[in-house]
Amino acid sequence: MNIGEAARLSGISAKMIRHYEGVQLLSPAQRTDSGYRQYTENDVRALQFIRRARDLGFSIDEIRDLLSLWQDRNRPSREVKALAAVHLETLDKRLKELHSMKSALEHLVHGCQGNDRPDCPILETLAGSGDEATSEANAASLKRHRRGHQITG
Amino acid sequence: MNIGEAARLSGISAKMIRHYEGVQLLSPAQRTDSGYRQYTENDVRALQFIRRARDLGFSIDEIRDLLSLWQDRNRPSREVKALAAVHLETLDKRLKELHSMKSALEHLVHGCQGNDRPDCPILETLAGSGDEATSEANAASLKRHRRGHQITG
DNA sequence: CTGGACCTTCCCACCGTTGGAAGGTCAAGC
DNA sequence: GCTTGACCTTCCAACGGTGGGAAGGTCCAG
Repeated sequence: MNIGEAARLSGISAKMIRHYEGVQLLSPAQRTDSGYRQYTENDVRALQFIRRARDLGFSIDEIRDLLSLWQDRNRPSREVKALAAVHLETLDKRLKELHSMKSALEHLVHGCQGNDRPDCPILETLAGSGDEATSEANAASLKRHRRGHQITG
Repeated sequence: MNIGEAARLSGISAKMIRHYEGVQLLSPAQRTDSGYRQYTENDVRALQFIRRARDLGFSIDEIRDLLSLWQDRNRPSREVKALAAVHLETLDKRLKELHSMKSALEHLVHGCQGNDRPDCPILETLAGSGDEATSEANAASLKRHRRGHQITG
């Protein structure tokens, strides 16, 4: 089948399938004489595997590892579990960061009257009148800076 | 003061201060004859405002709006609150997505023996033996695809 | 006048995904 | 046959936010 059908069946866009091939997450697909990529049902299964792993938030690199464990019939499940556990901790960290942002902001929003007048604890806090934001959000900030970068989209 | 000191005082790297100027989040800094950027205490206050807003997860665009509300002495706090409330919902969505990923993965990890043998419910689920991942993570996936992109780092 | 700390601009990388341009291929209908 | 439209190809650029580094200029203390 062509890439379009593989995309439909796997839930991964054709763009991304090509990209995954480019970053060697997938081995290069077979080609027709005219250069069209050809996929088998097995290929589609691998693509679905990738999609499900991405749905769980695994990075491309992690998925590479998961795929090779999957292919290895003699893997010890210990290794899979370890990989997943590491990712779980990553998710947990992000979750905590987001949570502290959320509660800090929730607190601010709650304290703001939201009327015609200009006085607003949200702006006041951002402007630093008083103690540096909230201790919770600051902790998240530190983590963020240590990690390099951050949540998008 | 030079950009380095402004960076130290504000907690924003010199790199990012230049970047923020580039994307017009900040008005261009004064320059010395030799071209060095010069910052006042007021500039530093704006930088700190930005840092705190980023700590709460606001995007650059949102911060642009927050800054102009901050500068506007006649703003109705209603507008600030509305902006913050929108961001709060964004945080909440992300939080829910992460949470569903986490619980799905937690479930899988919990079900994996983590021993020398190859059988592993984590891989089995990713491979699609049974029902499509978990309904929770699927919901997250759908949202993600709708949104465009996703959590990094 | 030398050295080192600082500054400047510029371009490149990361991550995952999307968009578009410019062109080739394939199958159906006339 | 030829046209049309859906599909495919490659390549390049963008998003968000941040960091890294090169190549060069400046400033001050010793």
